[in-house]
Amino acid sequence: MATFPTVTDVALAAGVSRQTVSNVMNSPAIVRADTRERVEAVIAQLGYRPHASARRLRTRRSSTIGIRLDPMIDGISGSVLDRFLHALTEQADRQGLRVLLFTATTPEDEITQLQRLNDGADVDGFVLTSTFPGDPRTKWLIENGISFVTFGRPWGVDDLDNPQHLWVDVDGCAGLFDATRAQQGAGARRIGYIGWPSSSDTGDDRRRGWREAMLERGDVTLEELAQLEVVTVDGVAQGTAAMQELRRTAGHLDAVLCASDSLALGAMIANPERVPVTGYDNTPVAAAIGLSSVDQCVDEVAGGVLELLTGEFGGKVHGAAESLEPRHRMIKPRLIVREFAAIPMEAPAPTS
Amino acid sequence: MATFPTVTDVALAAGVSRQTVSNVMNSPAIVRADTRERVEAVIAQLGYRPHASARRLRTRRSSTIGIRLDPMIDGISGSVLDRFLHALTEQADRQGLRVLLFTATTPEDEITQLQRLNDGADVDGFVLTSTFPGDPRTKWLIENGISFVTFGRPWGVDDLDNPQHLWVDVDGCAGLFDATRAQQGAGARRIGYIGWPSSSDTGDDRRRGWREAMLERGDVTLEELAQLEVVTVDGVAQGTAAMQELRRTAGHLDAVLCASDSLALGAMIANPERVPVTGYDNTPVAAAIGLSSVDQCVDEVAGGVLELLTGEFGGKVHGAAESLEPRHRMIKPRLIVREFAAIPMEAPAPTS
DNA sequence: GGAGTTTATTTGAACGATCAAATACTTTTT
DNA sequence: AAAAAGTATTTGATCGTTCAAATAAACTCC
Repeated sequence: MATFPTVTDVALAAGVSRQTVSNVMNSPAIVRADTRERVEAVIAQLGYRPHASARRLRTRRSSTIGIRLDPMIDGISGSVLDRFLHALTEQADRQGLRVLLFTATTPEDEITQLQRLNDGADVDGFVLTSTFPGDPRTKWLIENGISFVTFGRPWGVDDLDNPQHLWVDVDGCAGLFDATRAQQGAGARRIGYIGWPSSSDTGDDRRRGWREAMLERGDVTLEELAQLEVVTVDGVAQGTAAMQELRRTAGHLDAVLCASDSLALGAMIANPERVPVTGYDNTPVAAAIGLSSVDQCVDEVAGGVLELLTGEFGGKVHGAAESLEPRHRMIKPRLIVREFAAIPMEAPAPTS
Repeated sequence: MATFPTVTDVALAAGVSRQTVSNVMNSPAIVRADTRERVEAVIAQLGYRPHASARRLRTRRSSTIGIRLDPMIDGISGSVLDRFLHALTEQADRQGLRVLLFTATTPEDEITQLQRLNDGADVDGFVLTSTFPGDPRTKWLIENGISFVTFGRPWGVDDLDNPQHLWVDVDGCAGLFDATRAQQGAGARRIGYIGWPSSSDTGDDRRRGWREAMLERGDVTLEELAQLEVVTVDGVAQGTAAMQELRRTAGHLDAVLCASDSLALGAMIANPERVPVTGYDNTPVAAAIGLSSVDQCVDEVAGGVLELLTGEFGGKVHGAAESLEPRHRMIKPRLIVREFAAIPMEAPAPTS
């Protein structure tokens, strides 16, 4: 394997100095046009590529962001994080940033990893996913003055506009509000909701969207609303059970909304009347079986994360307290409407 | 943020030279025990971490492997690659290796990215996924003497034992053979197969497993076998259609095997007789709805990839032609048997 | 046209680690 | 006990880049 040309080689060949070559790459504006063109020609001709590690050593920045690859917690909806990861990698690349993965089993273990990557100057900052109330990771990162942005709002904080750290999140409330409105627009009045127990902040947020849209319209009373709701933990089987319960207790249903695609898939299985079911996350499964679903718009989330990480704040809140620039991005999800033509649920053959 | 200690700081504090500190980290064996302990204590006390980029600059190796994050081609089975990625990251970490992501839209684009990462000394080697016959990427990597291992055997090469490059793959043929045998063991004789068109090498491989197991047992004639097979492109709706066709043309069925979980999910939808359906990939969807499925054992694949990348060959075939060490790993997949209790497919209500 | 100002380019040093070669310290051998 | 051999540690140079300061070149202006 041939050895690679260095700045010095380029400089020699172009008849300029190392630094001029460096300037052509990093601040082209300060190099005279004809010099620049000459250098660029040589760069192209020699196939010169800057040595990333040398640059990092000198600039003391790695142009790399670290992100933990979550173990697949929930199977079906796990793909949301994967899509996010993909979007992040792609958009980071456009800005010359790299994405470095790591894994960890516990938050404490993760902090060890964060420290390792940070101390080794492997990364400039982190993206945190799956945050939770009282998350020790955010605390640690803030204390150590390390740049990071979370995908997930800081739960339990009153003033979202003045948070301890930068964040991007998806407005689940608005998503379910829209989903409810869409069904109402199609004539539905009694719209059921299969959601998560209220220990889940994310779940509460989504639930609120449904409730608000229902109450604003006034199609149902508060008591009726309570009957239209079933609470369960996530899962396909749970969705099926919840749907069965809903059909028993709620009476007639015009539509059903679910807090996840897993629940929605389960609900579809116990849905002989073909009541429109809407899921959440817009997973491949929803696409495959023709479920309407609320899409989290991971592209926009990824864009927001990078903006906050590389923008004015540089991934930190500290030291920019007086700025008017918002310190978060609340992404509005998008409802994907599908006809469930794809699921020609057949009748079982008569028992022999 | 406090500035990090360097080797020099540690050396000063421990009363030794830089190089001794370096030796303690990289070749502890050559340092006298008492000196080593003293240095180690100082390292721990100062919280010293080697600067990754500086080390890379000097050693000309990055301890990082690059892998392309595929766009989700097939939604449902996409999770296999994600699980592989997770396993790879985890196992790489144990060996002090990092995983760096990149994206690319076309093979040509990908080659550009490979070159960038290699030239910039960002990575020591690559893991290639989703290889295909005549893949220009493997050709380019071989020509440029770059270390890599593919997840996927080199299709179209006669002698798998003496390949152009290192590879790891899953024995789809064995997987379907086992799945067929399992059904036969449960008394099934007429076992249908929903597979992919024979333009797909992977598909042919899986299909062969089913055929061989069927023919070996001699439960069906060649003509019957042909009737028990339906060919279609991948997808849930396609699986449903294929199942319907199979039920029309094949007559009685004891079981159905599918080339993917997508097809299997589709098949389940048109399966009122509750014929046992087996999928492939063991995706979260299969787990959720209680489908038997062939698991690709991505952990073992990841282990094999790392072995080949860091082992004797160092990710290259060239220059080790006479070695007896095998240059590939063929992973035997594992059949996951499930009862499909989770899918209580209900009858539609009588039409009103 | 020369002093002053701006713009363009070059030079030496540094980032933090490891390599290769040199030196200091131990142990063995005769 | 001195020489030889082996082990442990140190020193100077280097990886490829960019920073900071110095120099050179090009304009401005009266």
